[in-house]
Amino acid sequence: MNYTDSGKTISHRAVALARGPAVAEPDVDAPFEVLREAGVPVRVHAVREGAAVFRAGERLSDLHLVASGVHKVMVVTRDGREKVLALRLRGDWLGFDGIAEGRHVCDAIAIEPGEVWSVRYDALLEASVDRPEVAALIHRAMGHEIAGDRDSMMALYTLPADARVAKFLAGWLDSLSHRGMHTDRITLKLTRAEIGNHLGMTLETVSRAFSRLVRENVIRFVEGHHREVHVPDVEALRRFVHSAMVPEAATVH
Amino acid sequence: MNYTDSGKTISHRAVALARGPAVAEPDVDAPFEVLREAGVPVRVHAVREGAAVFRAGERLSDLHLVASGVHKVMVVTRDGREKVLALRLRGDWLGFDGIAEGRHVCDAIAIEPGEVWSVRYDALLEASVDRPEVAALIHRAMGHEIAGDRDSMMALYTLPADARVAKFLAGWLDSLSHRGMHTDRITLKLTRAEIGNHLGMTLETVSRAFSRLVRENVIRFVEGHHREVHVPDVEALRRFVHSAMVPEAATVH
DNA sequence: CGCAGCCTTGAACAGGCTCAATGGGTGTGG
DNA sequence: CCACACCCATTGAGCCTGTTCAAGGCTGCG
Repeated sequence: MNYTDSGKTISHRAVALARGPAVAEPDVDAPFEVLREAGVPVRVHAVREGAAVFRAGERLSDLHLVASGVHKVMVVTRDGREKVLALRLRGDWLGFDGIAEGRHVCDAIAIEPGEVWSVRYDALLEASVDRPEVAALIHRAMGHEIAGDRDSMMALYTLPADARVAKFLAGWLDSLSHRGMHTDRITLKLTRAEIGNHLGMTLETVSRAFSRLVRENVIRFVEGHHREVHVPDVEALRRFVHSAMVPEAATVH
Repeated sequence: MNYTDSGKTISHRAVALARGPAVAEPDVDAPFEVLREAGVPVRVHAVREGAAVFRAGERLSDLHLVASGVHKVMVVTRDGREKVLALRLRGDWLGFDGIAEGRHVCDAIAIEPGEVWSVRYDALLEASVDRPEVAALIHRAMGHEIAGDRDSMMALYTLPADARVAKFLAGWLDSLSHRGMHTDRITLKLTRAEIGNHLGMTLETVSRAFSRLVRENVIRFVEGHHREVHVPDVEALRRFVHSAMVPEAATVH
């Protein structure tokens, strides 16, 4: 294990207190409830910034439910290039990539201090037997990951660079609002290079895209900070994405 | 249902005969065995070319195990553009995309006459309870889809056009050999436009990529047919992909 | 035979990449 | 407190890959 502190099994009452922010849509918290009610043994781990929850090549022993923080899922190729595949927040699972082969194929790294609930995969399978809601939970989470990857993929090589960045922001806003967090001012946890890597473009292009979004009054940066984004009108942002999606279909009657 | 003929539940002994080609690696046939041995009720459907196994928006009732034929999984956007997300062959599952929301988000279309084993999703969940191997089967299949999408995604916006086409071919060859089919001469089931769509490029670029691969003696077309590809040396093909993957890392000592 | 799809090839264009210079913010040490 | 270094971000100029537009060829089918 490569967490900061050794996880120990603690009472579910206690971990229930170790929650994230106050207001959130029910389905974000649902997995926590299900695990608690089903009495599945959970170990809570704090993960410090930059630490790995797991790394490619390690045997899959646990699945991890993100309780707080932001985690990036990435692969690194033999020649050292990295690729950020996804960002995961509270309520998302980490580790499904390892189920097929019994071994992880990605790294999961915290990009801010966070906390995960780790559940032994075999314990989860066992619990699934007499707790259908646990089985359903995992299925839905995996299905979600499959369907989600779909349209992020779709977006990625359909949209031009500017719109791709805009969509990234819009998606981030969705994630936050879905978890009951403020969406007017957001703090990017990633450098331009990392964003670019995630979106399949260079850091310069990301920078230019941001500049363009500012010029078009779709976003604004907080005075002097390149990471503090203010989005006055989420709809405007979304419109920006859509306008780029259908280059001239709009002019066709 | 939008198959050609109405599916009817038949004995497992009978469907066992309705197999695909002769020799195949064990894990391709494994899911069929597991379903049969667990006594999960299966309906076998013939799917004619161009027919849909399911379409986006339909309620998820069944998962479908491909017994034969090639199926494309695609999404179509509101404005009518399509995107081919994946191709599925014998042993692959169709329908996981619908688990999260209970509704399919993709279309699954046969691109050649084929056959699927349809299993009610709830029956599968039920069977999972006292048949852990069924649960494991589904988990592994979903995990596989998650991990697989990962690196197809990775490849897609990392590689230049030529290499992308080469990788597509190599992947296709792998799929075939993995299922015990001949790999020296393959028949593309897709038009240049569809391949391009799948790989995120235009049909002209696909065509040029093929021409280049021919010029470099990595592949050859059967006299007068643009769809019959002869691959004399699979390793050469793979080398072509890798050489493009690491543009100058090879020259760095 | 003639038409319709599909494929190939060429030429001009464009979006994003590379290379390169500049600037601001932060942190460290004098 | 200032100076310097380092990292990150911005911006510009030129290039290159893949797109777009356009013309033609091949195959199969009515």
